[in-house]
Amino acid sequence: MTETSRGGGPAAVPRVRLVDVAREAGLSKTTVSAALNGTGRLSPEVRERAREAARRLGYRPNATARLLRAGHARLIGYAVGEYADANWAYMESPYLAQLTSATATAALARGYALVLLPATTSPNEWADLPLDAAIVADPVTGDPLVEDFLAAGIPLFTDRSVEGRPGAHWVDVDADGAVREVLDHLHAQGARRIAMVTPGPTTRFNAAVLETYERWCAEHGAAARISLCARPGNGPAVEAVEQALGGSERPDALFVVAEANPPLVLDAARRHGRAVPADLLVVCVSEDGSAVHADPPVTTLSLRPALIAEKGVELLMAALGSGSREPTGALVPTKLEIRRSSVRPASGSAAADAPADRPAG
Amino acid sequence: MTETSRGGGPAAVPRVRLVDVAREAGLSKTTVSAALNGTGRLSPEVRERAREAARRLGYRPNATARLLRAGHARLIGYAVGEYADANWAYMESPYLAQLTSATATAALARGYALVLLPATTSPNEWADLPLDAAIVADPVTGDPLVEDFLAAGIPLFTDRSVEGRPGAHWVDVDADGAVREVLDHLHAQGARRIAMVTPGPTTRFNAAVLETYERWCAEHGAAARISLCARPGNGPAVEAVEQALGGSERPDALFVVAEANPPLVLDAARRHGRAVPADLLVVCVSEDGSAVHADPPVTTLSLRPALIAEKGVELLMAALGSGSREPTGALVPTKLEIRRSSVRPASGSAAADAPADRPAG
DNA sequence: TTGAAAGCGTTACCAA
DNA sequence: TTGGTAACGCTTTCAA
Repeated sequence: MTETSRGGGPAAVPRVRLVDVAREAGLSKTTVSAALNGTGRLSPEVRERAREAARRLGYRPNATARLLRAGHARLIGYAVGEYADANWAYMESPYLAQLTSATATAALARGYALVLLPATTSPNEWADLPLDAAIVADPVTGDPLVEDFLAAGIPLFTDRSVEGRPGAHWVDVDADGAVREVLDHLHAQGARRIAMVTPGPTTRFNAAVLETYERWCAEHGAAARISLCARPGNGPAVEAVEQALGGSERPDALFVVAEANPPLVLDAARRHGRAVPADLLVVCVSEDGSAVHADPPVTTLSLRPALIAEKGVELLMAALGSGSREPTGALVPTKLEIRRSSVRPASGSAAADAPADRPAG
Repeated sequence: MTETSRGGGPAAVPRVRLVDVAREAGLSKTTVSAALNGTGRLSPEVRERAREAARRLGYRPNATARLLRAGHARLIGYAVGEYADANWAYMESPYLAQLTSATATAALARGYALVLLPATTSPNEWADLPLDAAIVADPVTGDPLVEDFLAAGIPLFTDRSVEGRPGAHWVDVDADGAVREVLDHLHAQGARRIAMVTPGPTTRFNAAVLETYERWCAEHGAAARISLCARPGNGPAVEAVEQALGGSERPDALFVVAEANPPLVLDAARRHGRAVPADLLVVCVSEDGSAVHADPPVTTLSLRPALIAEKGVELLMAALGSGSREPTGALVPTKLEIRRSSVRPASGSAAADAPADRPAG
């Protein structure tokens, strides 16, 4: 082992340490540290001398050593529970992709960086990471990762399933209100046979949606028409849409909760000879930007991932700041973006917004 | 300041340290450390005693302290250069989303975790992070982040633009070969007026694609028909597609390099009264899964993000392992997935390839 | 104004 | 088999 490889570390060049700079500058560690950090009361010339030496040697402080002193790493573990089997498949979901970016943005804005963790991480895998907190997006029921973080006493932000547990912070969407808004909207547009395409109760949100849908149907004396798509992805979603359209009693509106590319949903309708919105109304739960550019533009229910992320990080920061393990939580609203796909055109002529007062025959 | 808040840290409960466990177990730090790590030669009973004490106290080792000893954090900074202005917009791009997940997977498989960095990070923002290496996906020309990492001597994986620089490792796509494969395929299918929709030379890849396209056109005595879409996103891409289709001399094939949702491209063609593939062939550079489910399925050129990630991480690991700053690099192939949208149906036999405009059953 | 020394919590070496 | 002691590289008292 030569001089170029010391400490068994991977650095080919032995790294320049604070002492090296001090020696070079003819000063002490303390003085150089103060000079570089802009702390302490140093004469300008000494400060400059220290800086110059550091520059000359290409000194970069050892981040780990600083963290050890500081007592925190400003690092937050980030994992997505859903699709735990297909570890990173969630990046394909516009919702999860946006939630991830928004979370990263919100955390960064407060000086924290996100560490990407696979959903299947076991405690000893992240135990070596200096995490100040953790985030589990869309946890599955009884999510092991959630339990691990909670057990480890690491402040956690996830969904409402952790409500009330010490160190846990949740943000959830008002699924009930959202579903009612969608169904009421479709009903107002004349829909009487609203079918739902859903992955089933995979997440809290999906479970709540399903429940509210069934309740709403009961309240309105309508039959619940549910098409399940067992697996995530556009393929299964499109199949489920086709199944919903293919039934003997044709639905006059589709509420697609399973994440599907909106233009593909329209394609499926077209293949079944259904004109959207003339004889089929469509609403998708989606953050997919292509909804706007689809033909016709597709009405979407946005879960507002940016809002969720912002609120959650805020709660986490408050807890981190106070050191309190008091659980907190918040419910955030969704946003229904009404576009042409769910607005029944006035029969005969133009006026797009007129609600039909009777079901289309 | 009370006992419950020591060291100025955010922990409400003073954390249990190794000494605390040692005291509780009536052993020394060393012994407890060995017991918990499974190292050294300890009597089973002592080992159990230490473990029991640790469990009782809820001891969790301090990750930062371990890292300081270990000399590395097994953390890799990850940023995307393109869309540097819209910091996390890249998550919306299937290519970048897949590249990101694949990179995370490849790194994790080797015990490294990814830290999400915004493209606009300045050195002093990541200087506090104990990064062993960095990855900049799709860097812009003269990317500041790339320069910063290189200057800091942090091993870097990015594209070929860094070729030959110490500590830099690149993986790039064979853009020239890929473009020729696409154009030759379209030509073989009878296309003679192939238009290209591109964001322009925003990245190395896009620049190379443009150059090869122009050269190929020259070689084949064809006019280069280029539609630029200045901004990323489906909206601008669709506009550029429409512009390409709207020209006086109608193209008979479209090579869409700008990332657009394939079904949306087909929609645009339909609006212009063009039947795909009967009188317009379409190939998209895309990782969007909806291409498979589009009607007709769309031929795509896959840049194989998973392969790029795997290869790049491999190079990075080799460098990290050897401690060498010797630059390395690799060119990886693309994959043309030929689907109906780019296969000219044999005239006369309509059955197989005619787009279904009526439901099947 | 500058510097020596004491930590931060862990692991590794070597002596007992 | 166990435990004292010395690092890891930095920041921060506190004394000179």
